[in-house]
Amino acid sequence: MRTKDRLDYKVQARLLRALANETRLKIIDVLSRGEEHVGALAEGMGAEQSTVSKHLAILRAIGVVDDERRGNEVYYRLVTPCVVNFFSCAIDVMKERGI
Amino acid sequence: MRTKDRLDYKVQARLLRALANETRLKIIDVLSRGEEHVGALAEGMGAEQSTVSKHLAILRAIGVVDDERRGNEVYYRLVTPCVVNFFSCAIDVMKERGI
DNA sequence: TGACTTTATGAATGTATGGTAATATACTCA
DNA sequence: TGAGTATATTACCATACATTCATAAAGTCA
Repeated sequence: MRTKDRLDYKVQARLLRALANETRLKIIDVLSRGEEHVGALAEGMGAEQSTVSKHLAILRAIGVVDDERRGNEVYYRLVTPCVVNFFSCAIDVMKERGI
Repeated sequence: MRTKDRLDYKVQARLLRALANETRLKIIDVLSRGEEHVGALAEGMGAEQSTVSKHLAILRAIGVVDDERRGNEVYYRLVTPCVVNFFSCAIDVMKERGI
């Protein structure tokens, strides 16, 4: 691995922390099937609107999702499907581990 | 993705949380180059022995590392190099994002 | 403009996490 | 066995996080 490819552990940990939450993983899973707005996300997963909004802010802050307002609603989408591959990889790790 | 491949978000979040720490990422990086014992890890990264020992316990609990005592020392190693691939994937995500 | 809808934010609270010092445990060797 | 070494565990503190309620902000539409 080239030096340029070596990431600052602090940055890497920050991204992982942003992903390391059950609710945010659900959000990512839903968004992997297409963009959605906050209210629909909240209702779909049985969570408070404010809770979902805050989690979305966290995902947006690290660049995993972006948002677009359309009228009253704000739609969120995954910036890159690569995040999904990321989790497929995680799943492989865990299957191998029998978790 | 088959249903069997869909992971419980709680479990997935637990694994991610276990990885989402600067010190633990450093440990994984060192161990990706070969097994090491606690004292050497602690010294190598300028951390307290008790701190490193605790982080190793966390990594062991989720099955990312295992350990083997040899005399007074306890050697730790990555259970699977797949963890390293996991991070390569994360790095790709982040490079794409410009993080 | 005012009533309404949707999302974001702030305060408060409980819980989890990370780090350290001190101590306990496990082992070696004489 | 006892002294010495390496690691694990405990208790503690400070900080970060997740959630909720209440409210602010942004937009629509009559």
